Amino acid sequence: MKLSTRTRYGVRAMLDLAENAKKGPLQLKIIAQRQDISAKYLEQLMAILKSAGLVRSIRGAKGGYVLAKDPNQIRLNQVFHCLEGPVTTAECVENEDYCRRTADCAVRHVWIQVRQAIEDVLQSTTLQDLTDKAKEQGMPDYQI
Amino acid sequence: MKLSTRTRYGVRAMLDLAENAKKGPLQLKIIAQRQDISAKYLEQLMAILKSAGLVRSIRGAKGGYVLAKDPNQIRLNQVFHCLEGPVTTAECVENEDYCRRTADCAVRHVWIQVRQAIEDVLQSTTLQDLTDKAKEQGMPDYQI
DNA sequence: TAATATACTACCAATTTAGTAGGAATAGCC
DNA sequence: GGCTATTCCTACTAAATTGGTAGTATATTA
Repeated sequence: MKLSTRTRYGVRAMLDLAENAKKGPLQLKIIAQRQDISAKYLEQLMAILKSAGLVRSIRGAKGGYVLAKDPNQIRLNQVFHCLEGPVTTAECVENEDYCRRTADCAVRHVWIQVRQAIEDVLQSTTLQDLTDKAKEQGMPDYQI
Repeated sequence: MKLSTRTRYGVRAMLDLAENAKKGPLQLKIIAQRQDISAKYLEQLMAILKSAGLVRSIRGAKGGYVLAKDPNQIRLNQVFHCLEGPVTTAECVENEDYCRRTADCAVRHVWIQVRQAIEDVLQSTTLQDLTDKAKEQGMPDYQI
């Protein structure tokens, strides 16, 4: 059970944007450099984040990306879901009809618990929480 | 973020063994049939479970598999780990040296929380818990 | 119009997943 | 001993996923 780089890179990019939320559009190239992510790959991730309504883009010279909402309005589960997809511990968790046993399957119940535990953590954390924490620990902006 | 069939099949096989813990060796073919798993594939999974010390095998006619320990001594995290591998939400969670920021990285902290949440659920559930639950709900043995 | 950005489409190599295939070794039973 | 049932072992493979790269089109500013 592993997180994809999509999600990890995406969260870091979002956090970089959150740090710079008040400084106007931030260019992809800058984020890519600071976060050690291939610019071309990050481009794809930004497209996903954009279509999920989490960032807005400004094209052309002096363009870049900005968060679509306040950092305290963006929860990690949103970022996670659009990049990583749903937390599907098992097919039967998403789809009740997948198996005839779903109604009272003991194993399914565990997978549901696992999913819920993950969601709880992600849902309870906003980008703001993370930038606050970073500041508190005196990290320079680029070290997110 | 998805569970592999390895893990899902493996847990079901283990639970089937737990249900039949007192009836002597259970043959792979029977488990495969009852659980709708390719026998040849399950064979590989049982090899993993065996080398992890979770099941024992008896070769030859009338052979089969039995749990290596009491159902209440086998926790799901053990089964999970040997089949799914460690819960590596991010490389830096396992390996402190992976990134220069690990010491106080806010993102890393979230991934650690996620991992812990998963482990807590799995660690708190034994095979016995699951078979009890199944019985409580009056499921026939084969419907695990 | 030149420079700077994002947007879009297509492609690709490596890895992982979820199996299949075939036979060797072992044990019980007649 | 010989037959049968069963696990054990090794190798192969098709499909999907991952983590990119490449090239071009489009928009914006100066």
